Amino acid sequence: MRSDARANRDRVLAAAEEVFGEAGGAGSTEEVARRAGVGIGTVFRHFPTKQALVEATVVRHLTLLADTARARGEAADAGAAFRETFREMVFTAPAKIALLALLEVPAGEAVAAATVLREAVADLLSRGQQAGEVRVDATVSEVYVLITALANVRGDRAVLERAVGVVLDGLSPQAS
Amino acid sequence: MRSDARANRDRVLAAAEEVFGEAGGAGSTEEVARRAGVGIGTVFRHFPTKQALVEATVVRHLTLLADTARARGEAADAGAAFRETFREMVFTAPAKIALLALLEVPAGEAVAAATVLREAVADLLSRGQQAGEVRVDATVSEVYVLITALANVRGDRAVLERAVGVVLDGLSPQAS
DNA sequence: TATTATCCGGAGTGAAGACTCCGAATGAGA
DNA sequence: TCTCATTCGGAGTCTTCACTCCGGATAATA
Repeated sequence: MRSDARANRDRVLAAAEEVFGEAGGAGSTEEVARRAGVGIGTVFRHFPTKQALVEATVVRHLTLLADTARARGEAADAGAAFRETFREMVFTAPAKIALLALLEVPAGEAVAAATVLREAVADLLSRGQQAGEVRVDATVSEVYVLITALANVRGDRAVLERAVGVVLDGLSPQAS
Repeated sequence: MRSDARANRDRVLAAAEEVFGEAGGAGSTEEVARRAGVGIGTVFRHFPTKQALVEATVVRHLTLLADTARARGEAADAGAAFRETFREMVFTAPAKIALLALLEVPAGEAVAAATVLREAVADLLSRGQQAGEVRVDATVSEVYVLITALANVRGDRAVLERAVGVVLDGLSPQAS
């Protein structure tokens, strides 16, 4: 792979993360090309389809999240680790496109990345439960639903913050 | 207004509720026309713009929700009234398009309808708080955010049900 | 029934956007 | 430096979709 090719690929991916993070699936490939400072042809050589481009972006982001989640799993305070990861997934802007992988027909790599992340969350959840910091009747399914639901909210950050607080309270052992 | 005109208008509106309820803003006007058993021209005569059609649908639905919410406000058990309304707003399928009114530039009538509903929810909330069934530090803002966030979740009904349960627990007085 | 204002249907228009194609440019090895 | 396989750029194609237009149909009224 030629050096300029690799550089362009990276710039396209970064631009895609920006565009889809802002506009969701409605973002156009032309806009991605413009922000990457690249022709449309270049975008489509690296990613033969818009779907493929979106997927690559999602995979990159999910992998990143899974890594930090796993790293936090080693931490001492299991409850804090769980809550921090929850917050990060909700607030990290490009996470908002994670749903695209679910709404559209998800392809192989995206599914794999999503599974890895989900397992990391499951691990944090059960550690939190064992530490007595998370209610024991909660399953990964609803935790995941709550995360993705909140991740798609646009609007006042402060309000979202309070909403997350309410949900985390609902996940505490006292709430059950 | 001629009788056939009124009948067609109603059928279009019903079809729109279906289509947008399923596909969101991505639903096409042609599909609406087809399901209404009507030509495209007819759709556009009654609603000069797709935006107008979406709005009319949203207004109709918001108004309906506001009515039931207000009716429930009279009920004896303030806590139950609040929770029921919360659930209804999350689960009623076409509610899922309520966000369209927020994402797009919302016009006069839609804003009015949304405001009415929001006030009805605010009323139920404060009654619930006075009855000691809802935590007093919760404001309408985050309650609304939680509702719309959950309303946009697609997928397993049972999981969503449990997620709603967690959130309602988080809104109980014990959780604060 | 006759008249007509109103309404209907759907082919047609224009814009937007995903994707293709190929001549020009360029990185890397001889 | 020279050569050429690789990559780039962006004009052009094709499809989709919102929206228009008007000849034909139809409800309401006398």
